[in-house]
Amino acid sequence: MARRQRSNPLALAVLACLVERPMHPYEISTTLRSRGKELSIKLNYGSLYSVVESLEKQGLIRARETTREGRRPERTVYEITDAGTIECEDWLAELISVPVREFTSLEAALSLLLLLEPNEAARLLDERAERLRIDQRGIDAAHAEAASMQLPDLFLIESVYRRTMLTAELQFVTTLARDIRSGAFQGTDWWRRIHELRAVGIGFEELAQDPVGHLGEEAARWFNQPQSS
Amino acid sequence: MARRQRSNPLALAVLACLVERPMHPYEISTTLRSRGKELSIKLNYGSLYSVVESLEKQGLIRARETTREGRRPERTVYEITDAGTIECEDWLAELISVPVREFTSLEAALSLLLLLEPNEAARLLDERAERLRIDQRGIDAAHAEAASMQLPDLFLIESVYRRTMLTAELQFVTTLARDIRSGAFQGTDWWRRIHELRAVGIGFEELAQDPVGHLGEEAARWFNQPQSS
DNA sequence: AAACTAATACTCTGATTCGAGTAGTCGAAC
DNA sequence: GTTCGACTACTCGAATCAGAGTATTAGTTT
Repeated sequence: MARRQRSNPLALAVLACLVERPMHPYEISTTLRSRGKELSIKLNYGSLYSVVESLEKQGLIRARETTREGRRPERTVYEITDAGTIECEDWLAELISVPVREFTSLEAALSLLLLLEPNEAARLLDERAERLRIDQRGIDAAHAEAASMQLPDLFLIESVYRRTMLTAELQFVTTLARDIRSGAFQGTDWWRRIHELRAVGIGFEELAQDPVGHLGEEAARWFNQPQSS
Repeated sequence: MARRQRSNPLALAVLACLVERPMHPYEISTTLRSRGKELSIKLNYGSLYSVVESLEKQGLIRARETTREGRRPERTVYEITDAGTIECEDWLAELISVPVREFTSLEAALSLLLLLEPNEAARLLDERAERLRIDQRGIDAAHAEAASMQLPDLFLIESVYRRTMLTAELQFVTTLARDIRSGAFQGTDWWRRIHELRAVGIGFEELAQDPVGHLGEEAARWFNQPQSS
């Protein structure tokens, strides 16, 4: 059998549902939704049906029966196979135990930060911070409600995780904005200088070709310097 | 013109390169690589060429010339348009200022943690922690090297961000593992009980149908309880 | 009782993404 | 002198994804 490629976590969620009992795809989607899983696992119909099809092809689930009520569309009920049960636990264990490198959009943006003028960058970071605080409050409100219902921690764990990461990002973003403005961020001087020159019509190209002339001795070392993770 | 959908950050990186000077796609890829951007922005050839094509269709870049040396494949050199320059700054500003919800695989896994036996879960979390520590040390080594070359902070900022998030995740993961084992994690008792019952052949299905009988009064409230973000 | 709304249960199509594959060039080593 | 691997510069197809669209029915309003 072709090796699973374990890309879309939605497939894992499907297996997890079918471990409980056989269901048809639409029922899987409503189940996931009612349990709030769609907040942690991206769920959309297009993917759901193709993921189910692919799981069946791999022998991890099998169609059990096809029913239809009246003239509604057919519903195919799927059940998990033994291979599927194993795959489910195995996959989950892997997701927990080995971190995968995820490319976030903020990281991408930060790596191109040079393109923005420093004060502008600081302003945008403040904006982000404000939005992050709003998200944080949203989670806190949800947690307060959950606490009042005495839900066990296990049901909130993914949300606690999100809250942790949100807080760390907020901390990073506010510190960065502050340091850019205060100059504590090392090299802000020539970053600012680059944008002053650009405002007078000197482009990146010229800067890269003659960093010494425009930015001074040190700058030469930085251009096209290979960077590290 | 059709509204940009700003999905793949690689397109932004392409624009950012072309702001500097006209290049052909392969040159863009080597430039990004030599500057270490491919550590923050996923880069693969297939995507690069389709992204370039799409940017051209949208009028954000234009083909300047097509050259060929000997019998090598053609190289098409692209340059950025005015619309492209604007889009580049605008997009970057958006990425910085508005956080987007990203679905991480750990979050997905945590939302299904119930499926693993608690001690097993704790063990897997420890494994992850160890791997995260290794990643952390890798970043630290890279930073030490960068410091010895006196690279300005701006060139390391995305890596500092990664390090921040890594640390937060590590903190979360170790705490969680500890709390599961100590029982500080509220509800570990019935989580453990569920798996004891399963080991004796009582499946999730039966539990969900008669939570009171198997797990006691309180458990009834939790099943199929809608959850919050 | 007709119309409207919400929910059920998919289906389809176009776009995107991935990564392996290809085909030529160059320099160095054997 | 040729073989080898590394680099250059893409191309292609298969898989995946997204999300709008469709068709039916149950319930609710007017």
